[in-house]
Amino acid sequence: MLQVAHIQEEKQAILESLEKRGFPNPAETLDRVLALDKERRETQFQLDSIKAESNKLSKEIGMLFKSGKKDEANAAKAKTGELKEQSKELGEKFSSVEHELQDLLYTIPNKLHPSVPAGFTADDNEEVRAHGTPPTLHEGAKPHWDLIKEYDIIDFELGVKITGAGFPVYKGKGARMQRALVNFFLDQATEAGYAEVQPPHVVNEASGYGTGQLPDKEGQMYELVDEKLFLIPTAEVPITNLYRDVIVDGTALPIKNVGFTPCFRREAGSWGAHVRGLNRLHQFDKVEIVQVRKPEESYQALEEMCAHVEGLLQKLELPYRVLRLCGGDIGFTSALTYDMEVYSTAQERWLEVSSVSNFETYQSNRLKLRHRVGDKKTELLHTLNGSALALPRILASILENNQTPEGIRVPEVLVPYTGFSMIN
RNA sequence: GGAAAGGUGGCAGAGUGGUUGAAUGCAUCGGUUUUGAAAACCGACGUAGCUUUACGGCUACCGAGGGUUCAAAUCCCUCCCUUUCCGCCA
Repeated sequence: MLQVAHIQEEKQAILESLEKRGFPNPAETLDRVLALDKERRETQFQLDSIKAESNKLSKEIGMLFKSGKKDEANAAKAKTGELKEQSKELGEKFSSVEHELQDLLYTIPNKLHPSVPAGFTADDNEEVRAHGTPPTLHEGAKPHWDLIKEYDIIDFELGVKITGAGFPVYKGKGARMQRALVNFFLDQATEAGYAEVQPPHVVNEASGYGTGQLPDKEGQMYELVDEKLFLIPTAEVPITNLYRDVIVDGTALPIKNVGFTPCFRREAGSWGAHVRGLNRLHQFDKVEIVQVRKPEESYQALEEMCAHVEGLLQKLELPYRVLRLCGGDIGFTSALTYDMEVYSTAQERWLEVSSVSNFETYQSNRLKLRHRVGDKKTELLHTLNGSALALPRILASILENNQTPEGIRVPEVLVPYTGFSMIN
C-alpha cells in the first residue's frame, strides 16, 4: 500500500494517478488519509505522554516498596487510577484511528508510473511494439478447442466429470507438451539468472495481504474454509512472500526467482465465447519470474523481464505485441504493467500470455521488505513479477498457428523436450 | 489424531513480578596492537512509531491476542507454531 509520507509529499501526483484509474472520490479519500494520520499522531503523542508518566510512577512505587515506605507507596498507588483510565481511553481511540487509516489505505491502489496511458478500457492500452507476422493458415483451419478433440490431447468433459468446468485433463502428447513447455521455461529462466524455487500452492491470509490479493479480492481465490488458507492464483503470492518481514542483506540483491506452479482462479462472473477452450481456466500452469530490486534499478529490471519474456515468444515462433496497460486496465497494485499478447490466427484475436509489472514499494510496504542504506537506515525495496509464461494460451496459440493438414508442428526449441515434432 | 516439552536479539543461551530492551557467549562492524594476518584488548551493535533544527527524549515490541497488577519476558486464559514419543500414512 501507499505510504502516508508519500501521500503527503506527492499528493497532487497521486491524485492525478487515481483520476487516471477512475478511482472514485480521490481528493476526499486522500484528505481523509491525511486527517486520520494527523489524528493518529496527535493521539499517540498524548497516549505516550500518559504512559511515560504512568511508567515513572510505577517505578517510584517499586522503589518505595523496596525501601519499606509502605504508606507513601500506597498513597502513590491511589494516583494511578486516573492515568490508567486516560490511558485506556486514549489507547482505544488510537487503535480505532489506526485501523480506520489502515483500512482506508488498503482501498487505495498504487500510484501509476507517468508513462501509463490514459483510458479506462482495454482499447486504450498502448501498443509499444510488435514482433512477427501471423501465419497464413490452410483452408479449414480450426480453433484449438476443435484441434484438441481431433488429436485427443486435452479433454474438457473428463475434467468436468472429476472436478467441474475449467479443469481440463491433458492427455498423451498434450500432457507431454505441457511438461515440455514448463521445462523449457524453467531452463530459460535459470539460464537468465533466476534461482528456481518450489513454493507451496496454498497460502495463508498474511501472504494474501502481503501481495495485495487481500483484502477485497477473496472472491478471485479458492479458499480452504476450515484452515483459512487460499489456493494460489499465481506463484507471485508465495514467491514474493518469501521475503515478507525481511531486511535483505545488500549482497543478496538483486533477488531473481523463478517458480513453476499451478494457478487457481475462481473467475467468478466470466462467461461467453471468449472464455472458450483454453482461453480461461480455473486451474492452469504458469512459470513465474519475480525480482526484488533496489528502487533505482527497478525500471531497468522491468525492461529486462520484458526482454526475457519476448525472447521466449520469439523462440516459440509466436507473433506477439507488447502493450502498456492504461490507467483503467492496469492492476490495483501495479505502477506499470506490460502485457504480452500472442496472435491466435484461428480465433483471429490476441491472447494475453504474460503480464510483467513493477509494483515499486506498494507490496514491499505491506511485506516490510527492506534493505539497509548506509549504516542504519532501512529502505523499502521494489518488487516485480511477470509470467514467463502462462501455459494454456501459449499452447492454444501453438496449436492454432502451427496447424497443417498433416498435423500440428511442434516449435523447434521444444522438440528436445517433447521428443516428437508433430502432433498428429 | 493422542501425550509431553518448548517458543527470548543475526545465532546460541540466562532471566527471583519492580531502574531488564533484556546477562553472557558467538557472529558482525570500528579502534588499539602487528611488517601483514591471527590472537588479545577497548568500543559499537534490534525493529518501529512519536517528538526534536540538532544532540537527544519518550512509547511499543521477549510466538499472537486478551486478562490480573501501581508494575508482566516473568502469573492466568485463548490461539498459532516448533521439537520429541505414539498412531496413521505418500
